[in-house]
Amino acid sequence: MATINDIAKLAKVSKATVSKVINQHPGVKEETKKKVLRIMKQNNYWPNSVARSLSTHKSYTIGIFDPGRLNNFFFREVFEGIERVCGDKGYDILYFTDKKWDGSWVDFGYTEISKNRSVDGVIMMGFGRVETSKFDALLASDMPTVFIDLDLVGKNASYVTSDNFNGAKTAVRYLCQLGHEKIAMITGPNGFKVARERFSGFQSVLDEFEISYNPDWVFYCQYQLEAGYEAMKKILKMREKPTAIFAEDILAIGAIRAIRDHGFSVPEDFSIIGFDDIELSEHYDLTTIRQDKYMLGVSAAELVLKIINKKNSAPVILKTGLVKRATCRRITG
Amino acid sequence: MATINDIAKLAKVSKATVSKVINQHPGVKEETKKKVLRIMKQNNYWPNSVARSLSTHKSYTIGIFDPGRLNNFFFREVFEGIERVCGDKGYDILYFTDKKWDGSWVDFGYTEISKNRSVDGVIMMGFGRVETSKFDALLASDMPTVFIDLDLVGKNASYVTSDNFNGAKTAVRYLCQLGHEKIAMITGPNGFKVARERFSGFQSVLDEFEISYNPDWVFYCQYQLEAGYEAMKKILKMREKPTAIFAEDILAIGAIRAIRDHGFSVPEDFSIIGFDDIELSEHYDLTTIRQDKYMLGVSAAELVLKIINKKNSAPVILKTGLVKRATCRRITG
DNA sequence: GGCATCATGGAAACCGGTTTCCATACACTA
DNA sequence: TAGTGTATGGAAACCGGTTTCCATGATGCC
Repeated sequence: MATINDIAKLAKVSKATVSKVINQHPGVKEETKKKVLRIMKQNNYWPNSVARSLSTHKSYTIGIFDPGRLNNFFFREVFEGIERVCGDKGYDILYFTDKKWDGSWVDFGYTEISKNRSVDGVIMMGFGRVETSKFDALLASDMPTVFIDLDLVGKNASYVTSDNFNGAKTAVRYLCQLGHEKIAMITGPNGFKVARERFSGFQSVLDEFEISYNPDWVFYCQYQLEAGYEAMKKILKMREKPTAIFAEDILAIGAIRAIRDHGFSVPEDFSIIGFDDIELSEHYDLTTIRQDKYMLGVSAAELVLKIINKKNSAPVILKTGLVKRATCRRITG
Repeated sequence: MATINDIAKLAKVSKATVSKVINQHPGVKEETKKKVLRIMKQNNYWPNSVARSLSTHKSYTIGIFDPGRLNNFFFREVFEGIERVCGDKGYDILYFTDKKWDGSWVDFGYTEISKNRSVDGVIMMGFGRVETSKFDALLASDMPTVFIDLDLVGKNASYVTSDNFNGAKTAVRYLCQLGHEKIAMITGPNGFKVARERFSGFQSVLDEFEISYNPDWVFYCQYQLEAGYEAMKKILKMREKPTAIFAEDILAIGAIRAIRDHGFSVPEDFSIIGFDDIELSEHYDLTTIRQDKYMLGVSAAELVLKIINKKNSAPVILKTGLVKRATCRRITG
C-alpha cells in the first residue's frame, strides 16, 4: 500500500502538504491540491488509520463491552441501531471480546482496555446486575461512555434505558382494568436492575388498586424459557392460584407452555402479559409491553457521539408501549 | 495514561528495555525485568495497542464485513462463535459499518478498508448473492480472508459453509421415504448461492427416487416469513397440490401459518420440512435440517487465524443433521 | 524602489511503540 | 595481563501519519 511519503514524492511536495490536502486544511494552492488528489487517486491511496489515530488520539471507533452477552433476543436489534448511527457518522465498531489473560501481570479494567485501543467512546451493555464498583474507574475517567440499562452517570458517562417502571405499571394496570386482582409476577434474577424496576412498577399498581401483595406469587429466575416454565408449574400446584401473570416475554412464553402442557389454556384459565416484545412473542400472540430495542441502540450510539463532541449528555429514557394481542382476557367476579 | 517513556524514566532504563520486558525478549537481566514489571504495575501501564500496531503491522483484530446483514436468525450465533475463538486467542473484533462516503475521492474496496484499519484478517459474511467480481481485489491481496457461505478461495482466502447440498438431500429423501412423491420447494432468491445448492439437492433426490420435477411447485422468494406465507397461499389454490413442502425454516414457518389460517393442518394435510433450524423452529415443532451456526462462526474464526499464521487454509464444510420433530408424517399412497 | 504583508509549502518534532545494532562491563581463557 | 567471549542495556531509526512554526517569494502600498 502506498504511504503518505510515496504520495509526497510522486507529487513532488512534502508529506506535510499531502496531509493538509487530506485533511482539507487551508493554505494549499488549488493547483497543488488538484495534483496531490490526482496522485492519491492514481495510487489508490488512503491514509492509514492506525498511524492517524496515533497522532490524533482519535480513531473513529466506538468500543462495545458486552461480557454478559446481552440477552440474545435483544442483541441483534440493539446492535443494528448502534451500527446504523455509527456508520452514518463514519465510525466503525470495536467489539471487545472476553479474553483470558494468561498470567496477566496487570489488573485490567474497562478504562485501560478502551484507552489502550484508542476508541473514541464505549457502549457498555449486557450488564444486568447492579454492582457498580467495577465501573468506578471508567466513570471517573474522561472516556465517553454510555451504559445501556444501567443508570450510571459520570463526567463523561451517561446512559440509555427503557422506562421499565412505567412500562410495568402499564402492564399491571391493564390486567387490573380487565378485572384481575390475583396477579403473579415471574421476573429476572433479584439483583437485576431492570427486573427490580419492573417489580417496583408491579407493586406500585397493586397499591394503586389496593390489591394486597402476595410474596408467594413472585418468582425470581434466570432469563430462560425453562425457568418460566418451572415457575408456572409451581403456580399450577398452588391451592390458591392467581388469575393473571406478569412476566418478561421469555418467561411468559415458558409459562404459556407450562400452562398448555398441563391441560390449561391461555387466556381462558390464565391471562398473561409480557414485557419486552421479543420476536417470539408475536408467534405466541402474547400481549406484552414493547421495548424499542433498535432505538435503544440508536440512542446509545447518538448519546456517545454527543459526549464525544462535548454536546449534552442527558440520559435517555425510552417510552414503552402496550401491544395488545391475545393472551389477556377480562374476568368478572 | 502512562507511556513507555514514563515507565522507562521511572525505572531508569531505556524504552528499548521496557519494550523487551513487555515482549518477553531475552537479554534483560532478571533483576531489571522485575523492577520494570513493578513500575509498570504501579502505574497501571499497558502498552498502547495503536502505537504497537503501527510498528508491528499487527493489530490482534479481526475485521468483519456484513453489509447485507447476515440473516437475523443467524447473526447472533455465528457472531458468538467468532467471538469465542477470537477472545481465546486475544483478538478483538472490528465490525465495519456501512458508511456513506460523502463525495469520496477514492473508490474504496474491502481490501483498502481492511488494510487501512490494519486488521490482521477479515471474515466476510452476509453476502448471499453470487457476484464475485467485487471480491477480486481482496482475493488477490495478501489479506487473510474467510468467506461464510460463499465458496471463494485465493492465495490467502478460503471459506466456511454448511453442506447445503447434502443437507437438502437428507431433507427431501426423508420426505420420500415417508412416501411423499409430490414435493414442493419454497426457497430463497434465485441468485443466492445457498439456495441454489439446496435446490440442487432437492432435484438430485427427485431424480434418485424417479419423481418427475414440477416447476410449478418451486417458489423463489425473499427470506421472510410473509413470503413463505404467500407462496403457500398459492399452493393452496392449486388444483393438484403437493403433499409435502421443503422450505428454509423462516419460509416453512410462513407456510405453516398459511396452512393453519386456511383451515388445514400440519402434518395431516401437508408435511413440512425446513432447513436451518433457527430458534423459532422449535416453537413450531418444525422438523428440519440443522445447520450449526455457532460452529460456522467458530470455524470461520479458526480458519482466518490459521491463514494469518500461515497454517493450512482448506475450506471447511460443516455437516448438517436431521432434526425430527412434528411436521412430517408418513403417507400411504 | 524599499518595505510590510500575505499566500504557500517545507522541515522537524511528535504520537508510542519495536527492533537492529552497537557499546560497555564483566568473566574467563591463554 | 592482554585478549576474547558473553550478558546486558541503550541510541537511533522506523512505522505513517499530524501539526507547529518558519522560510521563501510574490504582491501591495507609500
